[in-house]
Amino acid sequence: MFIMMNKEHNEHMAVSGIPTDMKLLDIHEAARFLRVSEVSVRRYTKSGALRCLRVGGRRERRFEREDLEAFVGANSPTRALAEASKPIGAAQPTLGPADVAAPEFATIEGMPVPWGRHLCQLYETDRGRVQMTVPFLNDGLNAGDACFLIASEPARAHLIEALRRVRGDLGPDIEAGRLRVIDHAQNGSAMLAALDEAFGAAMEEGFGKLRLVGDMAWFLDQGLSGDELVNFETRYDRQIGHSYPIISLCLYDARRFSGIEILHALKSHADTFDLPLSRFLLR
Amino acid sequence: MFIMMNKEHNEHMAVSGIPTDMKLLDIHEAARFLRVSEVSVRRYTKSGALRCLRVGGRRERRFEREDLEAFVGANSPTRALAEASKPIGAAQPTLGPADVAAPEFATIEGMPVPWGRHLCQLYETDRGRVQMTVPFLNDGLNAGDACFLIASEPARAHLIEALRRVRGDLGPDIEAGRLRVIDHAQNGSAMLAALDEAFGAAMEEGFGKLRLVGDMAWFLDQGLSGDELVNFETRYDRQIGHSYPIISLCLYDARRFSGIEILHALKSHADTFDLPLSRFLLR
DNA sequence: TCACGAAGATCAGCATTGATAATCAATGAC
DNA sequence: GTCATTGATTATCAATGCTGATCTTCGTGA
Repeated sequence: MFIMMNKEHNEHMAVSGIPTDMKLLDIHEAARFLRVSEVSVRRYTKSGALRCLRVGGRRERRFEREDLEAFVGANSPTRALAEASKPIGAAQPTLGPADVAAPEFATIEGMPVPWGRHLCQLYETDRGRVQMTVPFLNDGLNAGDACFLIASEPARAHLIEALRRVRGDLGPDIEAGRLRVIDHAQNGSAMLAALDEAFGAAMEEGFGKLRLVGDMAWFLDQGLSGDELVNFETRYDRQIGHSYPIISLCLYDARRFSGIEILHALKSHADTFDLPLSRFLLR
Repeated sequence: MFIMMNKEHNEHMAVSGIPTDMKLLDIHEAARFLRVSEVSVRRYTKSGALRCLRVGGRRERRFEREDLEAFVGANSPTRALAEASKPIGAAQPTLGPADVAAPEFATIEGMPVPWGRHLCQLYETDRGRVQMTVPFLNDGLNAGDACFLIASEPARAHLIEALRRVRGDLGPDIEAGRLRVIDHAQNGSAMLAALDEAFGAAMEEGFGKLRLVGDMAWFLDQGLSGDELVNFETRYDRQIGHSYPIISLCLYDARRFSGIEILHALKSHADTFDLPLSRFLLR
């Protein structure tokens, strides 16, 4: 009683001009916002469906309003990028992110990987670039998944050639829409939109599972900055990577990225840490 | 005086040299920002987990927004290897006396970490350098462990100053041999020998537990190559890091190392992957 | 209709947190 | 200069949130 009064008191008091825009909600307030139990809120964050921050030695959950609103709207994947009017007042009866309902696994080098994961892989030689990705794509093509590939030039030819070598002629796969090479866009936003579009189209064509391999050096080849790359990955992680039945594998050539960029790459692919990370650090 | 010193790296400087965006929050505002009580804010600062400035003869706490934002961590599983550290074999029957003493843990940001681990931590701002290490060393000094520090110059003074700020005068710790600043050697082999010597000496003096914090930029400052660094870390991992009751925390400033070097740093600290890695990727 | 997954409720152990009190010294208003 | 207020420090104690577990209910789809 006293506590609540304490918390809701003076929220809008712009004391001394300090921007109070960063309003964090605790788990109780978040649960009330979503009209679910606190237990469910914990489940959402644990599964990665709902983003949350942590504070203190007890690692209590803190939520930003923006994330809660995004979670409510996460029901319509194809419109994941539309950030127009979102009715936040009346909660929709069935809220449930797509990845919560994906009970199947793909296999990457023997590791079971659930769908809806956004992973990164670091490598430092050309061989490392294809070592994990080619089997991953080959498995997907065999399983009838829609497989997407993004890469700029030396890497693109290298990946395609390596895939062709284990699979033979790729013509049938391409014609059937199982293998799609996506041209990299001019900037991150355009690429996000293109991916959202491509994934939505594949789903409508009846593909139940998607796979993406992206060699992120295309970003550098477009002359884009590291900041823009972080921005792209963060938005992909929040808006797309967990909203489709897709496994996204982002490749980082450690020879081409700086230490800071590698650090940012790791931080924006937290899903990878649920798996044995050492398997994703290739030669 | 604290204030001026701390703002030397701020980009947004007005002509006067005083940063324009320097909005200090008092403890009440900081507590409201984090959605915790003022008592907790005081606890955070006392442990060194949250940086604060002091003003006036009453040493009132003042906070920078950036410090508060850095304190709010990302979501990540909190389970640490309480279970994973157990021997893989079946249930142990009766244990010998040596085994009874074994099951002890240190605590790093709430994570239980067994002794004998060789961990790495990546950071990209000066703030990140001290965020995890200062509480780690402070805990060790409080517990009576022997704490070793290796760093070359800008980092060394920064770490010592940050530790002094939460702990007060370090003279007693140094005189009692609890805190030892080790001069970096000319090359990796000499450093390995020096560390082996220093650890053995501390053990003979009766210290039961050791802690090491090393900012690996000293390697670069010695003009040594990345290959030599890998070699050093690999040998440390094999020969020393697991042979003493020590927790070794190696810091990598992502601003100073290349992508390949960061990749190698990760690969040579596989112990880190047993813990929630995202907690070791700091800002 | 049955099976399945999600949601909700509950239990336990545990460490942190929040509230409160007492003391002390600096601050700010008069 | 006085004097009430504020914040620091230390301490105690109850409440809260986290983790993991089990169990039941509910709605949907096979």
